[in-house]
Amino acid sequence: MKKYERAWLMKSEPCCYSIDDLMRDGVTPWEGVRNYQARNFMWRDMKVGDLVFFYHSNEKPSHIAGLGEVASEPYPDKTQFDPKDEYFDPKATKEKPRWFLVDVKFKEKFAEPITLPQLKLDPDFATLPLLQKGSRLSILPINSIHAELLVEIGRSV
DNA sequence: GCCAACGTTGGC
DNA sequence: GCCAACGTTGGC
Repeated sequence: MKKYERAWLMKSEPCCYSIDDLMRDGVTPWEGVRNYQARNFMWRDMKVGDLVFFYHSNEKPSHIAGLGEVASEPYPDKTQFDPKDEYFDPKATKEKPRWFLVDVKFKEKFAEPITLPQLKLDPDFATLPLLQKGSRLSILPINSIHAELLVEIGRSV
């Protein structure tokens, strides 16, 4: 059996929610995803226990900061129902929620983050979805080969 | 701060 | 259902 059958990369801006926040909280609902493709990954494809790479975007440089894991079945994102919330969606109702999320649990923080330029230099990651042109999706799948390599690199320092 | 690449919205 | 206009993401 493969070590990491399904793995995911989840982006967050450290200003808003960083891996240190996750380390402090232990578990967090991954709120605020308002993109259907990203939602579908959480809704249909993620399974409890899947490995999560925690990515800090808009950093200098951006980097993979550590690991988490999927910690719940999908359920409706409560922020879509709250008119005062920045993620409020007037078209969503409790009977017909639009946005689903999963909980993410903290696993570990890398001593040295894996940076974006570093990944670009490594031919092993040429096909990594994160590095493809125009890849703006906030949740991306990571195949088992890449997952194993990334864990190795992250822990090797 | 700029801007390319996307995604979404809404008029028709 | 098309497509222009607009908004957002995220690297640089």
